[in-house]
Amino acid sequence: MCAEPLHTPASSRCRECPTRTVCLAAQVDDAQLDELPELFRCDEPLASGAHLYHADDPAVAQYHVRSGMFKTYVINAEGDEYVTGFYLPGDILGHVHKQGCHAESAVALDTASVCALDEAGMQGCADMGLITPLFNQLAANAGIEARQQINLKQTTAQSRFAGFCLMLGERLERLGRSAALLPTPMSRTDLASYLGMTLESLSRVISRLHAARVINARRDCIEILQPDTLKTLGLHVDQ
Amino acid sequence: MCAEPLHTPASSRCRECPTRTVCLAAQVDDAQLDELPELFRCDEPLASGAHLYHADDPAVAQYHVRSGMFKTYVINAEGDEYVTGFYLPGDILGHVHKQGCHAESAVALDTASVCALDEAGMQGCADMGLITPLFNQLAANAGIEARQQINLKQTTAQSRFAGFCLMLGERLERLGRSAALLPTPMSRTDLASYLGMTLESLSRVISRLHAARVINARRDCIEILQPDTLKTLGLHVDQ
DNA sequence: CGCTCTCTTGAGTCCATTCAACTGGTGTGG
DNA sequence: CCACACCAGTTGAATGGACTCAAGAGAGCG
Repeated sequence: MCAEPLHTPASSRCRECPTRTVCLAAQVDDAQLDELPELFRCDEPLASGAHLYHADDPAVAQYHVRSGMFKTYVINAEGDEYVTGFYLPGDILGHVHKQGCHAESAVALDTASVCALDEAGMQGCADMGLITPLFNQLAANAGIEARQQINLKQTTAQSRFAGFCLMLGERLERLGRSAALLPTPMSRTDLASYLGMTLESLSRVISRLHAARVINARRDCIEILQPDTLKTLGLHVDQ
Repeated sequence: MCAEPLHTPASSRCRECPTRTVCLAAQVDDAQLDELPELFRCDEPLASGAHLYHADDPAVAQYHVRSGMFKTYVINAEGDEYVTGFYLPGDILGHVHKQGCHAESAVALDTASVCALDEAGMQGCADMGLITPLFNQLAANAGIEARQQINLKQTTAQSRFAGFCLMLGERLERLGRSAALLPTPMSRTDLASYLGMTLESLSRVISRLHAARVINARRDCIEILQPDTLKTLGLHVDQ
């Protein structure tokens, strides 16, 4: 289970790309669909563990995830790592920067690929009248982060984990996948950092919910057995 | 103390606006400065407590704060209110939405005004070659939210509060104000919600730091007396 | 003066953290 | 093939901090 990847690394032709239903292409006229690849640089897939960019690198583009999963993280002066996001196909990476440099690092959690939109590409989008679709994509992206911010305010570790499962499920559903079968290519340490808890707390929560048959947890996959129970534990923020 | 407002509600002429150093105008050629007001709708100031928009309202524009302070919040199905952000001059509001509707509500915390950028205005920006400056503004905005997300992961209430003070101070400094004199027009309840703690916990933290002479707290103003002490308590995330 | 609202302070409970030990899987080298 | 180290993750016990419920203080206003 959980074997199928998050879309196959597709060709550079939008029409053949399984991610077209959730990325900018979904908001574009059919006639314009063939012009999109001219605006984006469709990079080769990255191997698991490969960095898309590092913090403090000059931000030359924003990256629209085409396949796979990424995580973003920052490391502060004390050396603590904070995982700030997990990104699925259709999500946008590299949209947070400061003084022209990336504020965080982005790394592939499995084989993953992006479409890069640089300054010229953005201007090209604007010239094609795609400025609103582009902002809509960013707005949807910001919505994910806003919900995560609220989820982090939940007091119990169990509630934050339940909220994570539900939100990831919704995002997967939008990709045409099951909301009950969550791929978790990130380590427990990463997930705990993302959820603002210790590795031990996360492990305890997962063990408890597994024992109660609410979820079925494996190393790189979490199966939701009782979504309704999870909903009573987790946060409700619409959409 | 803390009497001076966050910029005076300025005229619609960018040259005369005190916020021009931190908003889109800061990234624009001098020659283009006079054209900006044609792209933005410069609304009249809102009174304290007035809503700029409500959640689920159609999102017809993004709003660049010209003066004053706003808060954004969401209310979930259970009726719990979550304060998601405080916005100062130069910050952007309304950039988070879903299916064409605002995901949160925005309300003025004092007399406050915005410049509204609708779809036509965005296209106008694009036609003037201002698409990169516009994205840069959004990227800086996203940076504030990213840092807040990390701040929320700090385990102790005191650390989160210290991080809040330091970050707000930095933002004020960029506005040409003192980093040590924080206007807090929001209620303690709002601030506690923003920081992911209860009203009582916030009150205790403030009392403790006040008693230790680290800060001087009043109802609508917090004075930082020992910034170095605060830095040892709070989070360090560069920029 | 008394009302209301916001904020503060107090006491007890619960939960996440910390530190520590242990398990299980993977890979390496003898 | 086995022994071993190593890493990720799990489980246990004790501490401490935030939450809850409750009462009290202070300010603003009619």
